[in-house]
Amino acid sequence: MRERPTSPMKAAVRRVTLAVDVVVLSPRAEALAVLLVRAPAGGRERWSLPWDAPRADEGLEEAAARIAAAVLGTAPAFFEQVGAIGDGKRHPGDADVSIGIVALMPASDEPPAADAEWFPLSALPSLAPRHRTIVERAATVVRQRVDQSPLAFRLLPATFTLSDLQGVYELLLSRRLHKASFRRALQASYLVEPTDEWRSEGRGRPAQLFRFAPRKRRGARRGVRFDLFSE
Amino acid sequence: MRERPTSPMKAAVRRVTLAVDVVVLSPRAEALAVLLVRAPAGGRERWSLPWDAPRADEGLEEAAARIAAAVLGTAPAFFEQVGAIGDGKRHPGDADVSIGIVALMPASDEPPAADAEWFPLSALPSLAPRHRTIVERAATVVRQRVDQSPLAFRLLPATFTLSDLQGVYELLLSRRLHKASFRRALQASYLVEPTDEWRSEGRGRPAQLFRFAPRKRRGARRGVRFDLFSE
DNA sequence: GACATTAGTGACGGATTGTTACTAATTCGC
DNA sequence: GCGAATTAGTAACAATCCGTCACTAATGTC
Repeated sequence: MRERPTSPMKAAVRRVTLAVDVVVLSPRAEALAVLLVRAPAGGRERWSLPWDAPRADEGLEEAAARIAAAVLGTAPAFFEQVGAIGDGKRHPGDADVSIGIVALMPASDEPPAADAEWFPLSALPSLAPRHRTIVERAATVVRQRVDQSPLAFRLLPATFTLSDLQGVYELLLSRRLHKASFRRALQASYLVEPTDEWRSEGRGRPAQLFRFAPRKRRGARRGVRFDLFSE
Repeated sequence: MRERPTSPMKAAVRRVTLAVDVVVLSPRAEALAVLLVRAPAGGRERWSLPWDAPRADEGLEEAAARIAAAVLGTAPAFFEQVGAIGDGKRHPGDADVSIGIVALMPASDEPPAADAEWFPLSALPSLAPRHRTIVERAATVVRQRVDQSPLAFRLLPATFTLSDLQGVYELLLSRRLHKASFRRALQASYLVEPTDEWRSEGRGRPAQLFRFAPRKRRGARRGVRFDLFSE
């Protein structure tokens, strides 16, 4: 019989340097874009994610909100952790451990701070390895959760057309969706309600504006779906 | 026009104490159970999650494997982060920030270390507030991902009956499933393959043993499902 | 050998969903 | 003014999916 360990919890504290690295995502010119800041001269890369160490009496999401607000002027409304990284990957501030946090916000015409810029996810500049990993994880997390929580609505303003909404889903899922199916599923979900406003977008028929207003669903629990596995 | 900030990244390092807190889950007597260790006398609680500070050249999952192995003798095969907590909640070692990591393992007859014990999730003893939060998050994460990744198979031995598998899903989802539907969906997913062994469990007809052997699926992508939102 | 118990499958009917094809309301070009 | 182009929105058909019921199969118990 194998030896069983005894008294295993001799836990010791160790002080490490910690960073909160923020991935702000927003639709920008028909693509999902991430907010980067110009890195100080002397570093190996010219751009980095906004980041900072959390302050003493501040939660991690709180720190992320502060960090994002420093670049954007206002904080995004939605934050979610995408994972902690503590392996050897290089971080711009040489933090031992990074907490990656993704923030979602609607497209905006407001420009970010002078030394910040939006980059499409598909055309990122060179980033520190840890930042590249965090961006990839953020994109993966958002894409995986998009049909388990109303993430997509965080990328839209308070009112939007159904075509806008479908466009965001197509961005997130990287594939085209069928209009009729999309709307039928949306209808059945009681997630949105129409406003009495319409938007004319130049050519074509004006579209009705909707708002996100989820009603309680009847608990029609479905069976197990084995076909949703990611890999 | 609002003032735009300039040069926002004046990031400063700060040293904090960090803990990796591990939630080992395993089916145990018809319920999902978590592994707890007896806390040293003098603390406010008598039990805690296994935890430690990560070592210098060790990734976070690696630390979790080491911590779990110290209690179990061998490390579970599957680990996944469930989130970092850095707010004021009390931690047994007073760590500033905790990384919560969930580990899954099959039911085992091997007893854990002398000062460790399995507790059903529904009957936990008093835990430090941060540990209680981490256990709740772990359970939530596992239950939410169960139909996006083959988590359930991590709670079973290498070969298992389809009734075993259905039982694990029922544990994770906290509801009964219909046998015929479950098997039809499983069949269509090409996730398991039959072995030529059968297991007789006392009464009733013997059951064929299967193993987890996912084949690549034809990419029949479905539309958006709005009815899977968690809350 | 009747019965209880667990495993496994076939098949019906209703619900869901992919698709096509249509109608509606606007701008643009002439 | 008026048709073409463009975008919004819907109806309806067909195929598939899925919940359910009903059955057969193989074992142990009495």
